[in-house]
Amino acid sequence: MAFSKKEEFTKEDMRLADIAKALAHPARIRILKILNSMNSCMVGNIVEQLPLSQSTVSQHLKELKRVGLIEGEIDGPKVCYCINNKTLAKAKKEMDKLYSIICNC
Amino acid sequence: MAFSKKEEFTKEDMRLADIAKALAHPARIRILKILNSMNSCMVGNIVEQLPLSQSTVSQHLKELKRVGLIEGEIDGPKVCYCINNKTLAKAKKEMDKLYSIICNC
DNA sequence: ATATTATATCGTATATTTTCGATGAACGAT
DNA sequence: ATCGTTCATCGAAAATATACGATATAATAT
Repeated sequence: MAFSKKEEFTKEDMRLADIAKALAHPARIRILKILNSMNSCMVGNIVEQLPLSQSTVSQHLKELKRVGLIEGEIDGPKVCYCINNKTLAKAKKEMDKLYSIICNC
Repeated sequence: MAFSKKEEFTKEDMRLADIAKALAHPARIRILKILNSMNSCMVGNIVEQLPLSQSTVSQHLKELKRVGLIEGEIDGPKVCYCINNKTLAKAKKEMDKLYSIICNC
């Protein structure tokens, strides 16, 4: 965004927006679902299941890693990704709090 | 995104990503909080509370309206916005379902 | 040592988002 | 009828996101 004004908001609102941003692409939603459904979680396996190139998938993994929702562990020439349940649980809690603030239901 | 591939994902994943996208900016998080905290919800009141120009705020309102999280009602020369609790509750339910799928917690 | 495999990163093209000021449209008041 | 108020939209600029192929890196296998 042109001369981004994001720093003028609260840390809490920025964190919520950042978590939401990480989820704001169907490929990343799909990746999270795949990671939870499979025992194995090598990049190659993920790429196979997405209609995207390896480099693009790598970028989506990077974005999920950036906010801490997933972690990658190097395993020889491969990298094994998995969901960071702790961060994810925390993210869910933060989102729940938001909904409790904004939703009369 | 260059020649977007989003249509190659499921409707569910795209909807989840779309909801997340609407929340993926601190200004929009803030707007939802403001709308819930105030009885009055004219655009002017919202603009006052954000470090953004009127036209920029109008665009953020448009994005929230696009996914159905808020509604605007014309009231003379003013427009009164409010949260669409039905859509918001549905969005929360969809997000909860996602978390239940991807989170071991 | 070299080749193979797996993944990340770079460079680049295109699309989208964010922002603003200016303008337009709709309404109420004078 | 004109003026001020309120808000949406337009046009433009800059930033960010998405995507790909090519290349780099790192580990294993030969």
